[in-house]
Amino acid sequence: MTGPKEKVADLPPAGPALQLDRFIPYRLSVLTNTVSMVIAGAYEREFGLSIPQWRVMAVLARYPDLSAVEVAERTAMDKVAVSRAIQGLLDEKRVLRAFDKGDRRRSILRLSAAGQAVYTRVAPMALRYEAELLSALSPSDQRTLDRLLTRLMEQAKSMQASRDV
Amino acid sequence: MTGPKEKVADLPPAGPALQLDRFIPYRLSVLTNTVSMVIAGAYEREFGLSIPQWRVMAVLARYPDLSAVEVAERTAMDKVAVSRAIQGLLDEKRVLRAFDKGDRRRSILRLSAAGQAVYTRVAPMALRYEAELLSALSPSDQRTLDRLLTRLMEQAKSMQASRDV
DNA sequence: GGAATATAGTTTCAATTGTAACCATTGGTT
DNA sequence: AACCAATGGTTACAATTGAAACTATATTCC
Repeated sequence: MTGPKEKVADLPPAGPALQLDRFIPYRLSVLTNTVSMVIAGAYEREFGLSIPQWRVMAVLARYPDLSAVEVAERTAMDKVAVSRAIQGLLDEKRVLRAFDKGDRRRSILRLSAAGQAVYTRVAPMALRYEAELLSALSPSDQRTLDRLLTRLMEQAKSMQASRDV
Repeated sequence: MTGPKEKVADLPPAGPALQLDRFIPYRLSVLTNTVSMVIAGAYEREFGLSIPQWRVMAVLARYPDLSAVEVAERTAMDKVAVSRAIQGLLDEKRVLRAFDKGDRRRSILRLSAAGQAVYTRVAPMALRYEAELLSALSPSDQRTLDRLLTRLMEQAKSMQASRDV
């Protein structure tokens, strides 16, 4: 009797159970990359805009006169990425920068007229891409997606936080 | 009468309607980055493994004796990324490489015993991270997520295809 | 008032990644 | 057989990104 029926150390043979194309983090990554490439290509082609630059413009359109760190908070970018994006936008005169009178380290950023003009053209394009992506889902599934993303983001943040204690 | 009721060119004033933190591509990107950082940090810390290397190992564990291009197809990586990942895995002797007799360009890749040993430890860890992430969702929501990701991925691919006609 | 400490933002340098060019080999065509 | 296009894979170079160091200003606290 070579195969005892009760539990002994019959370890599974080096481990299926993990199939990459069923693995959620992998699928998220591939989906995000695909979507980003499509959209980034369009921004770049049409407006010479990188994704970081687009993000900065999007928050400044809605919240003028933020400082760079405030932009960083609202875009989930680190301050170096924000600094570089802003540098590019300043070069192209799409953003105006002043400095706070009371605290001369703080910058005060807003879209220039040219920046506004660009933004009014990029934003609808962005929304069209989003709509096209979501058109694969029913309205009800779209609401569900929204909810799931919120929950997953919360959970991911908590996993991150528990890591770097 | 300054505001005619019928349609004239009353364009919306430079465009809210887009709020970055409600924009699905942005949210996908932030979620993916957060998840990837948590997991990549663990792989690196515990096994000195990059995400591309982990992906290559995952497919070789399941499908031994693939060539590099076949690995690339199954990991959604381009062939340069695969080449580099394999180079690293060869250096650490976690992967063995032979060459096809009939076609001497084709490599034949498989995990070494050491590679298998690493894999049997990484895979459960990966699954634990996935489970922890998904634990924020009910089982029913988990199934829904699976379905939504599949649909969205299909749609994203079709958007990509229609771009580079 | 003057150290020490913290914050805003930029610069620098190294590591990662993407694109294109590049061998080597194979398959097809004449 | 000799050429030419296609394929597998690597190399080289440029662009992007990340981490740490740095400058300048502001704040704290003795």
